[in-house]
Amino acid sequence: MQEIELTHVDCADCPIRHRAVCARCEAPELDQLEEMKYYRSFEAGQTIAWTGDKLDFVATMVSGIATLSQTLEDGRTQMVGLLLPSDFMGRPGREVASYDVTATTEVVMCCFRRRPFEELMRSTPHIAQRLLEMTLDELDAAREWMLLLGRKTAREKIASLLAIIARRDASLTRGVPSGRMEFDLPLTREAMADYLGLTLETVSRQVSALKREGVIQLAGKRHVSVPDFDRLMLETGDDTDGGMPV
Amino acid sequence: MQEIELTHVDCADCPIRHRAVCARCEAPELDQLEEMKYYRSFEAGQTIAWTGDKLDFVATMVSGIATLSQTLEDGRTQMVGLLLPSDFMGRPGREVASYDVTATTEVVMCCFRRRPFEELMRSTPHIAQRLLEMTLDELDAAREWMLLLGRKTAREKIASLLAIIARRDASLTRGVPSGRMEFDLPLTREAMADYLGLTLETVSRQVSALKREGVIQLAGKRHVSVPDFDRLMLETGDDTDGGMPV
DNA sequence: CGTTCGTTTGAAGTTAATCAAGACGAGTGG
DNA sequence: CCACTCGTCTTGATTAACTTCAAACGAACG
Repeated sequence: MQEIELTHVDCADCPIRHRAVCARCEAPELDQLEEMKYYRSFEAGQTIAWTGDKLDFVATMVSGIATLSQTLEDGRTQMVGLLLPSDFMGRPGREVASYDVTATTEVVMCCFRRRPFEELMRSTPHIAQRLLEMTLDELDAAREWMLLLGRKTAREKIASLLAIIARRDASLTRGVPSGRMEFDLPLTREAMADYLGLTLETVSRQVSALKREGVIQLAGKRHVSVPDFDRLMLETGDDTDGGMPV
Repeated sequence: MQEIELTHVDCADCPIRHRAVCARCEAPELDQLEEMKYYRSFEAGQTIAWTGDKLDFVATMVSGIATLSQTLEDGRTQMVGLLLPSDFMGRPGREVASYDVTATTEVVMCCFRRRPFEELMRSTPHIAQRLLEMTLDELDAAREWMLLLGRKTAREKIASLLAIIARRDASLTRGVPSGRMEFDLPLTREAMADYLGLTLETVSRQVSALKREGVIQLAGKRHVSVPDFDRLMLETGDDTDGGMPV
């Protein structure tokens, strides 16, 4: 696993500090974290961990996108999680990776040595409380995703994925999602298929169909613009009354 | 909502005390919990909460089975969680139900008034730590389920569900799952379909197929016996090397 | 200029959904 | 005891959705 060694960044200057697992930590706790942390980076396409690997660290995503996925005996794979900046990877109390973790883009992670981190979690409640919040949010996202996998049509799945990416993009820059929106797809067609429980051909066909009907426009294969976000939302099959569980 | 009023049970005598959210609580914390708790029971088929309902309590399942489910505009529904004895319902910090919660069998819950419970969580780390563990386990289960929903065939889905129920049943009574096993299905065909992202007709057909081929035997519609658990496992599509993530 | 990777598109094949009867079992009431 | 009903489940025929297999396109790269 070739990696680039990174210079140390002060927690105080960290871009995702207020959203990560360390969000509620004060100066003395941050000092402890500083001591057990180190940065690692991974190239696009590189595997960060295989299921069953022993991991001697847990980590926070600093930049880039990574995926969690599971595979059946015969190679069918399903993505089960998406790691975005500020997301947490690894499980305190478990030494072994439960999923394949893969860098989709170039990724930088802030890693904490497992033992000291677990010790810190026991001694300071802030971290466990924050991690609980983040885990509950992930569980909600996983359940939304289960509805998509179990009950949505291919077209609805694609529309839902586009809406999710558009919404996340908007929350980082502009404000409320509405009207015209533009963004880049951070995933290949195959990765989209693994996310949605489809084949890559079906993904391609449905994207083409949405384009043909004017729900979206494409510039190149990856840049999407949505002329009318509400129109896209209609295609997702979700409740219209905007009842996202926060 | 008609309910039966229940007599108070001491935490010390509680059958699921060592597995629930209060598992790590000591005497003084249990005393605080005693003060904010009350029991409620629900009949089979009764709705415990609708999505969007304001809930002034969180709760631990004492006995029975309940389901969490989500519904699309046009009525397609997907089960997203199963509440078994000792499982926790509700989210600290959220006033509103995110899912429809339905009693499948008769259900008894140990409810905690929301405000005092949240206060207790802030003041004592044991509860948050235990809830974090339980939530991480649920997240693992949800991701296993996503693999099932996204990538398994109807036959594999049915086999997987039967294996899950058989395994849970064994863990409550006997030891390691193997050889001959028997259990009752706690779900109707329709509930199984909502769990697996199938129609009830497909569920019925695949159950019949597994019976026809001798993988399972049926006594009545609900009582299943599995002559050879390993044979059933082969039908699930999962890795054979028994790598369940704990 | 040829190769590779990601993608699109077409034709054929398969799975599971849908539509439609009917069977079974457990009450209920005459 | 029997006829009736209701909910649940099974089975069959047909259809729709998605996958599979196959070919080819185009941009990026050496």
